[in-house]
Amino acid sequence: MNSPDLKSVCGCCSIKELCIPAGLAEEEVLLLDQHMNHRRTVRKGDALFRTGDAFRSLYVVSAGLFKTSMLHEDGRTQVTGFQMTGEYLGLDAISSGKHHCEAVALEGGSVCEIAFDQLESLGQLLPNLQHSFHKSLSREIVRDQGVMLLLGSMRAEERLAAFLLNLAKRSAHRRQSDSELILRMTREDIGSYLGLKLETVSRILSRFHDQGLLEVQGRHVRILSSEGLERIIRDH
Amino acid sequence: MNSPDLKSVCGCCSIKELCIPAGLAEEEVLLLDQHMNHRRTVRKGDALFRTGDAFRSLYVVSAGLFKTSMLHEDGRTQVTGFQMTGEYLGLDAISSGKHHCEAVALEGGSVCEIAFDQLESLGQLLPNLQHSFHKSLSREIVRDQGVMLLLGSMRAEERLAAFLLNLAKRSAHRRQSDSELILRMTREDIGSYLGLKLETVSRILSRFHDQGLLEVQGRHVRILSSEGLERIIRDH
DNA sequence: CGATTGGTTGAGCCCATTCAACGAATGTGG
DNA sequence: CCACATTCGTTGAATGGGCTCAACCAATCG
Repeated sequence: MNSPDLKSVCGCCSIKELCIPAGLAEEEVLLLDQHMNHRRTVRKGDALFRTGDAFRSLYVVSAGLFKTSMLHEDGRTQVTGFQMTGEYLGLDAISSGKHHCEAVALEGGSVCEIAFDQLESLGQLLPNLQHSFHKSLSREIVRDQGVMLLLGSMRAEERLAAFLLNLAKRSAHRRQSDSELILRMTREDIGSYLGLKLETVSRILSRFHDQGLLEVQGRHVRILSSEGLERIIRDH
Repeated sequence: MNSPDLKSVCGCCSIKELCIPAGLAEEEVLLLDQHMNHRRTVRKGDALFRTGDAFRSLYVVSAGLFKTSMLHEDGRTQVTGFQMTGEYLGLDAISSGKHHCEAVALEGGSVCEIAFDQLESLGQLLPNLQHSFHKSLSREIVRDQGVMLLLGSMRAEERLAAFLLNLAKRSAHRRQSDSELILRMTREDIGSYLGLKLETVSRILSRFHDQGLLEVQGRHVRILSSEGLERIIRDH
């Protein structure tokens, strides 16, 4: 499970402040470490789990970008999120013991895995870990409800503006540029996430480009005016 | 906090199988009991908490029906859920220590309150409680993602059909009729939750009535053909 | 009683979709 | 290496579903 030659993998991890170890004491991280399966690499297109799979483990993205999609009985499918480094995958599966969505890598990367029963046992020993896990679950609820607001009350332009600003903010938080974005997902993925058709996504990106808000070249997007994007959201 | 004259309130509660005590041993329920503030009554229109309030406690509906709404900075507002007996209120606030939505009673009722720090401490003592709490959080995530699917990929008729079937299912689970519904919320609340305008909600209820799927008289709705409603969802 | 709130229905409009054509990039097998 | 298929993205024209605006009714309340 753990690499015996390394005292602590999590303790040396470059994203530890974004990830489960955030806020834990050094000796707590050491203990956590022993229960983690570290940095399993995934290639673009790989599925970490699929809808209906039995739930055993949670994953945290350590590198790369993932998307999660729900499949409804009747063929309908909806992208429910794009996960960057430090974000959990599989939280929805705790409720019923099976996964309600599938998680697919949008680029090569890696994940850290922890068996959920072990995480719960560790939580009994480490109140800090328990609390930060609760915050992560709650943060996912807030995020999902934010998307509900977006889907329920915003028009297409506003949705896309909010999406781009959100990506930029999360990139910046990970010490990447907050204006230079590389959309690793297709227009269809974006549309599915935002409740729009891919043509609409494409059209609105072009419109933003024409308005001088963005530079768009395929999947390379540079935000020229985040104020302009924010104004679109504010002005309904 | 607790009523000293009662050995166990939760243990005698009529909805204990729907609520926090579900799956706990008798002595665990006794311990839980001592940390709960039981059955605070609320009147129609009362707010349990409002957006921005400091987070101290979680609530569980013990009687009545609540709605939660998010308020966006720019006046936009969105109903994020309707909570029936046994369902938590306030889970979104764990993430940041303040409430991201407001919870308002749609009819007279009552809630049980538990200070969150005490719930976490109890969780350290009672792994069963810890686990069932995790399942509740995860269930809320699944629910929210289900609404994302609804808002992102269903048309107005399908949304309303899904909404009515969901209400009916949850009512039946609480030993109420699964065909006789009383909509305690306004058409505007329903519309906000489903990403529709109130006129659209009204029109579609009338359409369902004309099609013989429902009997509609104001807020009293009788489902005449749940198969018909399911077919609407299935036939896109 | 008038005022207010909640609900229904109609007419016209607009935003996003549908349908379609086309171009660019990538990959594959001969 | 090229021919070809496939995937992804862009853009145009026409359509339609839900919205906007508006009028009206019913129930409730001070």
